[in-house]
Amino acid sequence: MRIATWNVNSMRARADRVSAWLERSDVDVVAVQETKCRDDQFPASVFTDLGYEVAHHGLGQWNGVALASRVGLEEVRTSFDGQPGYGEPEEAEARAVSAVCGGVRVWSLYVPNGREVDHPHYAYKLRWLEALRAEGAARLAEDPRAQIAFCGDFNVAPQDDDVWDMAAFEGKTHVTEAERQAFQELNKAGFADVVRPHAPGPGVYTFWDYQGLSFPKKKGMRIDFLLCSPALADRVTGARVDREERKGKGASDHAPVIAELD
DNA sequence: ATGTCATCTTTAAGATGA
Repeated sequence: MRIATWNVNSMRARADRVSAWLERSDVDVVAVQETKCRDDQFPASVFTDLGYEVAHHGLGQWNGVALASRVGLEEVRTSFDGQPGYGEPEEAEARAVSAVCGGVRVWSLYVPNGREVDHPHYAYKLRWLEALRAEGAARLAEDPRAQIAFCGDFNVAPQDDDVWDMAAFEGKTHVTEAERQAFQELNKAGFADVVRPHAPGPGVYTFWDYQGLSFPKKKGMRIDFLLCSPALADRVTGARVDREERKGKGASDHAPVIAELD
């Protein structure tokens, strides 16, 4: 089974590229983030025309997540237990969708960006990551051999090698101790980054800002992950970042990340 | 040296978020 995660930065603007990528990538399951549309605007045919079932959760112009599978898509959920909301009053956002695909509970997750460390969005981000850890821990407490994949844009660079220059991130989000701690707590709960062992850094990134020619200058960040429960991580035989997809006109600012399972 | 993109809206160029 081949499983991928990709922040497409607008499904409507990226429809043709997503379709072309699916055709050449031969993935069985893909978790998509930042679809940036409501359910009624979502171009489901991009997936269904190629034989995938697809679930989308979008509430407006921001966020939006989808999950496409050609190995089954059952028991769809559009949030996890205790998933925090945002704003005043607090409202749920479209940042999670999941289903059981080929016996694996796969999540497509778009972790809040955090904006600035003194912004309420940053505290929201930390709450969100902690709630995700609790969800994962609860499922593994029920069944330690559960096959669960937390796939998505985590908006955290867990190690210094995951950004092109730590000095450029002084005082910025994505690299703070609290964010890295929250990510590490997910790891400690049993959810391992299954890509890093097959694509070690430095210099392996999944995101390059559109601004300032970041991609040609190799100024990227590794912030997109496939975090797998122990029983699922055991099945991984290979993984890679498809940085080719970041090239050319009309690319998303994120590259797809792909893992191979037996 | 600088350098983006997508979406929405007062439907033009600006504001916003990333």
